Amino acid sequence: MKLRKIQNGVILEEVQDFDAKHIFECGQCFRWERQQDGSYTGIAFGRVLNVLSDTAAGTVALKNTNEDEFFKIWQHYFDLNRDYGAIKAELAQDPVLATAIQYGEGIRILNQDPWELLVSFLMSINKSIPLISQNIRDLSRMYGSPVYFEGRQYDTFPGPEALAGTDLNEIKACRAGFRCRYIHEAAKLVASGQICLERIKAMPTESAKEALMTVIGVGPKVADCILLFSMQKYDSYPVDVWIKRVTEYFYFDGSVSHRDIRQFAREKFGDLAGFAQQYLFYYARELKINK
DNA sequence: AAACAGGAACCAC
DNA sequence: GTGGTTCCTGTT
Repeated sequence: MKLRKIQNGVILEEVQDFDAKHIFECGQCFRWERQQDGSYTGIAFGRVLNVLSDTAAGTVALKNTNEDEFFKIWQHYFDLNRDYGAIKAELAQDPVLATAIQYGEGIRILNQDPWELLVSFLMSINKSIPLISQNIRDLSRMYGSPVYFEGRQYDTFPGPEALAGTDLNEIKACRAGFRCRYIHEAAKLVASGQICLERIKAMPTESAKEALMTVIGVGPKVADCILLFSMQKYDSYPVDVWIKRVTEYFYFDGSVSHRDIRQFAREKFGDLAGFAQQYLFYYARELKINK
């Protein structure tokens, strides 16, 4: 990979395995919006960024940033030091994954902020992606700080103190219903230090998962998402309705329990289960697999 | 306009 | 430990 500076941004050249659409639409994040020109604008770690990838040319243009910030934040955020070619080659030994990878070949697993993901996936319970995005936008507008880019206001994700210090009934204005209580409780746990997400991140997958599930509202699926998308636990395999359907469709003859699906993934994909999950999720949604 | 979409808690058994 | 019901908001 090469980096070239431009006015208010950088251009990455000779980039492998990077497609903004695949990255931002494989279910791992909620704060990136597609623009007219096919680029995506979003906010992470307090910064607004615009991303335009050209897979044929092997370039990625990052706007509203600079070289320093790229090396400090975005290089790790986009997981640019990982060889996705090797991961795909390994997974493609399985014929189903080989096809799924053709659909989402430019997927990368983002390194997101654990606190933001804890709240985002509490927000996601029993809800579909557009609604989750809307609720997170509202919550950030209410409790985050404004950042402006190209005449538009974006809002940073609120810290635990901001949410812990407010009244539960106020949080309910973001229309997240019963999830507001979970979010408020989580904020109090993290703000008070009773839960330390960095310490959980340092644990092995299984104990980290148990620790996360002590938080009210965090079940197996939400925990797996936090582990995979913000704690680099790539052996996690979050099972939502899409993953349940696609796994049953290709690997089982009919309906099986969540427990059996997770066990299957562990045995079949091992340490790469999380990557497999992302390719399969994207594939399932492209195919619109139902029931 | 009734049906449906989407995970976890909670309570039986 | 499994199965059924409820929670809440929005879309089709």
